Amino acid sequence: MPDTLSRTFSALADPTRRAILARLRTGEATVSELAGPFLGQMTLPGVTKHLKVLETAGLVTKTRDAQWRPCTLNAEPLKDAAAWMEEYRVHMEASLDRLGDYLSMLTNANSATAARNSTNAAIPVERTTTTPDTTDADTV
Amino acid sequence: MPDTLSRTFSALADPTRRAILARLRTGEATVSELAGPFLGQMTLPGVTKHLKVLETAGLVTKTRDAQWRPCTLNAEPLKDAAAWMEEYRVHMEASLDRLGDYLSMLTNANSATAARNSTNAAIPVERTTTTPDTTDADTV
DNA sequence: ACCGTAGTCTACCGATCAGCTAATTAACCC
DNA sequence: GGGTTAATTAGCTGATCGGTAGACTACGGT
Repeated sequence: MPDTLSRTFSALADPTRRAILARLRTGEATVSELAGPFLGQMTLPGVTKHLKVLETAGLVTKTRDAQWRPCTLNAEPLKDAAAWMEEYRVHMEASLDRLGDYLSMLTNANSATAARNSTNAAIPVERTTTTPDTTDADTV
Repeated sequence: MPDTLSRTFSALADPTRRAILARLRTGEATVSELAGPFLGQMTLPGVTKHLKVLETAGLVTKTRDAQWRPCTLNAEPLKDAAAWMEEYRVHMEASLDRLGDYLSMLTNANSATAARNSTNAAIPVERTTTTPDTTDADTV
């Protein structure tokens, strides 16, 4: 997985790891301190693994202090993730507006059906006209 | 994976799926229209699979129109993800401030070392005092 | 020098994931 | 009915993931 954004989202796609981040939000902590709340359900090497995932995602920085490995939160990668989401802000707000939703659904459905029907008719319009256009590669 | 937030993040942790969402941002599209840009690198069933992931994550809604399956974007689940991230906003802004970072790193390190040393000393303070506290279960 | 504590490393296991091919369903058109 | 297009399903791979147990490293205290 060479892609930073993918690594970030993937690291966040686990409740244990999110809990670890939440704990680090309250300040630095060692591995065993982080592991504490989970030791009933998980072993220490398990937590170490999760930490490594967070580390290679750049979300956690592990330093050393004698036999301890104090971990700190690094929210830097979250910025990219937040920036990505920002593009969908309009749609998030729209998804609350039920009436507007319904109306735009109707009009979209009609125009889309019309477009398809005309394509199926005599004129051999290439579908590619409707296809990739604004797909902005680096905000994907 | 019973957890909604995990499913959302996990669905976003793939560039192909993010590209599909980006395309849907510009309006409704059928499966083949969505598959178009990827057919050089991936087969149609592959795209169908990705769509199902997005669908079960609630990010895409598939309707039917004769033999076509028009898909629409549903940003609703992104709201929860955005809300989760919002908690880290402070840390994102802080991670830009290099000087403040360095200073707080120093002070945190010192106080943390002190705390550990005092724990290792005579008084058998239980670590649990420092542990789960504010870990707010449903914002994790 | 020895013991305890903190943490990591190395397999190993079962489950899930991403991708493919090939076959199948469902609808339309002639 | 027969052919075409749209899309899904089934079944198979190989890779990755989450987790474990057990051996190992590194450091501090006595």
